[in-house]
Amino acid sequence: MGSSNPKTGELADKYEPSAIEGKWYQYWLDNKFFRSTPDEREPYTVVIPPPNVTGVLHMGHILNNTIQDVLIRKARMEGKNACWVPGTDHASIATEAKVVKMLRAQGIKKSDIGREKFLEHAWEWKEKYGGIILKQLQTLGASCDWDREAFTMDAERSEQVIDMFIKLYNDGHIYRGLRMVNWDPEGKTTVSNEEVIYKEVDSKLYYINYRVVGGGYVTIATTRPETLLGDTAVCVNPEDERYKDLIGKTAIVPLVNREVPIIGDKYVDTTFGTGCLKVTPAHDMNDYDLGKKHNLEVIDIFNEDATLNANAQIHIGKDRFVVRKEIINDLKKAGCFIAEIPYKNKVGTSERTGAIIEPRLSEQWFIAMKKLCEPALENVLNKNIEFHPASFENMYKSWIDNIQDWNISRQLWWGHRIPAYYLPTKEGEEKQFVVAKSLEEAFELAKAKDANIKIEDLKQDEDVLDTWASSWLWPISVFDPEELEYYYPTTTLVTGFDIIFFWVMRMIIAGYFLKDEKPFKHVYFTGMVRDQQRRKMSKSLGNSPDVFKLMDRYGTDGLRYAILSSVAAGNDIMFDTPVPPDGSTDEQRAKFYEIPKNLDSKLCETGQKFANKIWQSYRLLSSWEVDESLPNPNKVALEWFEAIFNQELAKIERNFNEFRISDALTQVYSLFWHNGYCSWFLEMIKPDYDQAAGKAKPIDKATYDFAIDYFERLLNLLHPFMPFITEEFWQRIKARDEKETICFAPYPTPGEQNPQIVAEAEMIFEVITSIREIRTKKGIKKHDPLKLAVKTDSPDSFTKFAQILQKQNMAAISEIEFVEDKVAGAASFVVRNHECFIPLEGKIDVEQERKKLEKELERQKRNLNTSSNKLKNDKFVNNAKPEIVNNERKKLADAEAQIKVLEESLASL
RNA sequence: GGAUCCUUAGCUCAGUUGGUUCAGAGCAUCUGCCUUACAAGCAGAGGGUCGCUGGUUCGAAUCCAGCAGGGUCCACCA
Repeated sequence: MGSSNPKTGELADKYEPSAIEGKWYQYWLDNKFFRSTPDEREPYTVVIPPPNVTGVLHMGHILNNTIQDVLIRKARMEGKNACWVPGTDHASIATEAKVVKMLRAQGIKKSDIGREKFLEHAWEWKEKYGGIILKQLQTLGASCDWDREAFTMDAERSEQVIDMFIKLYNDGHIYRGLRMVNWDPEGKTTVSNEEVIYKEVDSKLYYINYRVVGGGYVTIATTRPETLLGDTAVCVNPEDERYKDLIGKTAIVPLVNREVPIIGDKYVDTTFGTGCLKVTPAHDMNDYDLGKKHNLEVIDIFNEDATLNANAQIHIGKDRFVVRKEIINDLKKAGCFIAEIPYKNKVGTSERTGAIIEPRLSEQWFIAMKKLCEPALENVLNKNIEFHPASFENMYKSWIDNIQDWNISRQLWWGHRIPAYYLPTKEGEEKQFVVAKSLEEAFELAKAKDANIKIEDLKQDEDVLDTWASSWLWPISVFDPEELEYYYPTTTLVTGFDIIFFWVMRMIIAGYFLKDEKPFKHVYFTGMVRDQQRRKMSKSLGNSPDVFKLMDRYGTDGLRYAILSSVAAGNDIMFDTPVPPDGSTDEQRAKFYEIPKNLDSKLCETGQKFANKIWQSYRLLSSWEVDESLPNPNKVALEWFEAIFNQELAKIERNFNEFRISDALTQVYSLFWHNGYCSWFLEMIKPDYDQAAGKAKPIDKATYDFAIDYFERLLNLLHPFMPFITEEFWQRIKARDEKETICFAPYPTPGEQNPQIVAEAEMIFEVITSIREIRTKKGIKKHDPLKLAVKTDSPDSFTKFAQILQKQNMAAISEIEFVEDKVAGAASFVVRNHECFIPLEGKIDVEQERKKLEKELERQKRNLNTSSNKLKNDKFVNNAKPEIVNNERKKLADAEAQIKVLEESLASL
């Protein structure tokens, strides 16, 4: 089974991502390289944060999933059993809203077709659009185990969700109760506190007179005059001198003439409004609490669509905002209206429908959270679960400290139906119910309560569970019970910090409740992708770039490079995106994105150029002709590159361990290109051009093998970040078997460190740069041979690298001479303690040379000053660590030596 | 109101236990090169009092306090 390597023969002049990306992904898929089953290896498990089943890939997903892919690919190469589980979330309220909208477009009303028919349509929709996003993840290169694709509402998951509910209920963590909840009058469902978005609006504060029984008036202030129809008290602060005598009296609610008590409670802020508060326990959270405390009557005046019901007595059937206007007129007529003043306040709106939330008393299901949270908090604070960055622990703690019971019932159909079955009840009796997995089991339980009951008398609760009450099981529910033992707890969760409370915390709770074990060891929080105006990217703003256009233009590897090189854990990413003008049609938008001009853009381009650079360096390697009879003239270059590779690799590894992924990538990039392989190493070993033969001279075998070997190691190092191009060249660089892949190539591990050669090379590179600078300044051609004279105590470092200094593409030094004295009429520079001269026979600009030397002299004098001051300070010498003091002595000596050298040079000019 | 993070080059940001290679990177800018892998490139250059004010320390971009400005989360708002 599986296809063989789709190797390509011809090597194009330039890098064309589209020519390689698709074919390699198909090859990986065909051979099931991402398949994971339990074995004796250590597992590295990641579960995807399941995107909404009807979602479409956007920048946020790219960020999130690319990071997961990097972690999982690296683990796979390290020989771990890497398992990345993909899947989607049914997203109860969002999906139902979409289906309702679609049906409405067809002229179908949800209420007309009923639950079963509606769900048929919903599943149909899911089959059609669900999973598009997973296909899109494949174009990103995501190395998920696609045989494990899961959906929060498929059979296995659903069963576990229901089992969890029953277990929580039987353990006493779930209760049903009449509570003040957030009611969305448009969706006609409750929403959780987290789904309420507060928006600042311009509203008005109305002052209204209530008549006090026994004489006088009390003036209250309210932003919601329509709710006075449900008032059952007036409240003042008992310490308020103005009103405290009123406590115990009664007042008359205008228009409905209800006599209500005047109560005292410190809750009332004496400085706000008039210091008198009307109390409507049915329609305000705080009033509800006051009502409970003072045993007030609760009068609910709203229907489920926020029109007034019969309890309101007047304006029955009208909408709350219509009534607000009319009530004000009524009050004016009745002479109770005092004033209205402009006022800014925040109004809760539904995250999904945008409707203004109405606090409403209703029967709902709740999970008691306090107790369940205990292990969830403890195991984060004690680092049993590690947050990256750790600063999110604070936010997490404050969430848990302020946690309230979780309203888990939703008045929707798309979701997991609550497994509660009601027994028939007479009017006025409290409802009786049983909680069970099936109607049959419910019947058995119900018989205990009522021996005469018939199975058809049982009615299942109409509501479904909050989506998060299924996704909190995700790290558990995606595995079969026996596999769970192997894969759980998972290794790393990568997710946005915006759902730390919605999801992360709840998974931790569920993990400890069900398994008595954490769901994951590490949590890597990503920031939000924002546009240049720092706005979160969102569909409604239309400021998210078309990710497929980006992949087309820059290559998937290029886009991955861009996104990865700008992620620091938890930090937001600004992605410079051009935004089409407001009010653009979809067509105009599409056009706008057709040619992304400026899409951060620069970073994608850098990634694309990097890929091309790799391409070009392979072209160079592959053009070389090997002559096995040649000796190896590049021993120093090889020794150096091995050293720098090991040194940088150790740094990269450190960064990975701390989840500093962008730093790791930047280092790989730099090692491959500007500070390592391409810019220095390849230039050092590149054979000269043979004019007579019209081609490059042959290369010795040792050098060639080394170059190929380290090219391969670099590809391995880069593969987790840029999987496609690295596979392409990994396949080309050596003969591979049919089913081989870089996906399982060994991830490089740091070898022995050799700081000596690294330091020496650095010195030589400085010399080369200085010589190049002299060439640039004097207008001397690159290949014109120059002599180098050096006054130094350690000529070895120079002779060691002589061959490199001589190379035309390095410094083109024809001859190195070691001298005792200054060389007159030469351009000079100093590197460390080595004084270098380039004789230029009359090409010297004395004035320019003097300026340069003076500038350097000044700098060294400053250094001398700093060091000598430090060393004169006894406190420094006595207190600082010995190596710091020694180093300071060395710096002082260096500065002194250099000053001497520079002064002599100046004198000799 | 509570919490929390941030302020470093023109822009976007690193800077890990206070000390060496600490004042960095990329982009942008400037100069010179179409040199047989690569102009999607090569070789060079300039650019910052690390928000401000104090403090701790032998020593501060780094620790502490205050101030100014910005972000984010939470709560309240009758």
